[in-house]
Amino acid sequence: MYKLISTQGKARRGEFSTPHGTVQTPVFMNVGTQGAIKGGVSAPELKELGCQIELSNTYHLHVRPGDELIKRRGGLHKFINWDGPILTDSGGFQIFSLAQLRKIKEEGVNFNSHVDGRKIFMGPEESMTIQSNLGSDIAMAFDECVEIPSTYDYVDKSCELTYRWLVRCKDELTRLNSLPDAVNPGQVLFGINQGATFADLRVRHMKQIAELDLAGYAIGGLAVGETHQEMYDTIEIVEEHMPEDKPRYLMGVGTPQNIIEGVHRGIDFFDCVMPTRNGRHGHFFTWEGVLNIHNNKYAEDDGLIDPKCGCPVCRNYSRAYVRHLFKAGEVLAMRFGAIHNLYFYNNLMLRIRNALDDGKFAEFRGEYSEKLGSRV
RNA sequence: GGGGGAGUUCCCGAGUGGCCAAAGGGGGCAGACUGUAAAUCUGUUGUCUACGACUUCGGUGGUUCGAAUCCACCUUCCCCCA
Repeated sequence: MYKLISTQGKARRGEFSTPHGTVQTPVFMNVGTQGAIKGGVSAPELKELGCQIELSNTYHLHVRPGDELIKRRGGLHKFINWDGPILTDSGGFQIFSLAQLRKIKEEGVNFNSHVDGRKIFMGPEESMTIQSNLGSDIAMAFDECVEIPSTYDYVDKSCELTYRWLVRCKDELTRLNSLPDAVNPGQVLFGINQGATFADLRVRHMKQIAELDLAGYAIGGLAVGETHQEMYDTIEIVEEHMPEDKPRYLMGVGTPQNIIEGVHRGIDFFDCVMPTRNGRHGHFFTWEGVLNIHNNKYAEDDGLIDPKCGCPVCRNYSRAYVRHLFKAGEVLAMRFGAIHNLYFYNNLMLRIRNALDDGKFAEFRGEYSEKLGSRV
């Protein structure tokens, strides 16, 4: 499934095949939590923005409209009109982000729905059932994404629980996808490493889950409040123990700089809400750094958001106009923000892959890692 | 012509003797956002030589230790009656 094409230092150029096509890595997965990119970008439009693989969320689609409803419509691909690969996140992140609305037990987690407050139980089996019903190409293990900082003792026990859950996930998904009515029998499971910033727990957990011989491995629980250095250190520590022949996915990360640094440390998959969320809020990622289009200095700026960008926004509209759209609260403003930033992220990954193919990733990193994090 | 009501900081609008440089919105300016409860949230928005000082509440003059708040006149606007 995963094919390593070349390496440069720790950085890896590869490809990952799924029932809905092959993904060139390193890759950024475009986040459509509820089966839609926030900001108003349709699935077919994603292709024009260079998107190879989309991400959706188990918990959110279970709450609304319901995974069985989606299964009855032929699965998520058909439902959202996207024929490329889809990865579904397991609901593990919601254990973290909906902390006020849940209670964790050995069997699983009780949530109060953020929509109407009703009780929802989700454990490894439920998460796998939902993801199987959705028919995504990559299902993520149901894990506990722990808060940073947490005590060593808490993280220790949490890692053990996440491991026990992972074993249950693997068994259940194997069973479900062998059933005759499985939406996507070729669906695979990625395990998730946890351990906060405790090196020994990270390593112990990674070694445990590596033995389960899953299709891919993710590093979870990062970019939740620790410093960038702690995040990079943790990646380096875990990466040592990740199977070379399996893709590595750094969950929820991150800024363009984080991504370049992640690739440098051996990561293949990324996803993040940042391009869409920040885009909706008027923050545009450009090849010169981050630009806040709200700023007064762009009021009469006839230039393009990013002259070096080939996206539909940068090919056609001035900064002055885009700023006006944001000031006026037009829906088009958010759409432009999402379109530009997703194009930027996908283009960033393309350029990273090209640099790897040309053996020039180190130069690319040297030129852009700092720069992309600066302010225009 | 008669009667009534109102003029507050960029705008709307609260405030009716000291706790008022003046609530709350809006707008402006700036910031945050990392497996999306986020078209959200936060800060700031009279001036200055800035833990203090100064100038503001239509205008002028007064009452008072003290006024955006009370009084007089002026002025502008709105409503009703003729």
